[in-house]
Amino acid sequence: MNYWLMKSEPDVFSYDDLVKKGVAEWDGVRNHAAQGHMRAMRKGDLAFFYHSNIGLAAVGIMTIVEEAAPDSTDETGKWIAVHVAPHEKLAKPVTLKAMKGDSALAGMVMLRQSRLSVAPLTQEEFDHILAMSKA
DNA sequence: GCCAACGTTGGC
DNA sequence: GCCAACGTTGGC
Repeated sequence: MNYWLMKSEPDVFSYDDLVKKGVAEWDGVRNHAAQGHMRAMRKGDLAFFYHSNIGLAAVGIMTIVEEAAPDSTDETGKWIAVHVAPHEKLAKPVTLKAMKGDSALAGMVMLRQSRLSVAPLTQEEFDHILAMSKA
């Protein structure tokens, strides 16, 4: 089981939109590093849904329901996407500010590389953020 | 609205 | 193959 963090601008696609939709293709990722992470995703992996630009917080958890397949929004055939479904809404959003201020998360890939839209988390980081959402 | 970080493109 | 120019992302 692997853990991830995936970013979306909530005015384009929010966690609530995903809840309404049920299952969604996580498309439009056009960055090789992020693509590599999506290729490594396995069915059942868990990922935080992070709202970028507006909100700046992890707001929910989703589960990978379909592994890498051609991105339906891509006409070149070069890019892949995964399918995700909502798993659990966080009791309290965990803000970027809170994550940055927590020494337990100092090594987080997303904090070190803010532009990366799909980033891996260690199990410890995942558990820690989940605990923060319940505190 | 600005800026830093980073990826991509194109000239050489 | 290098590097300057430019575009995009995302935080502030």
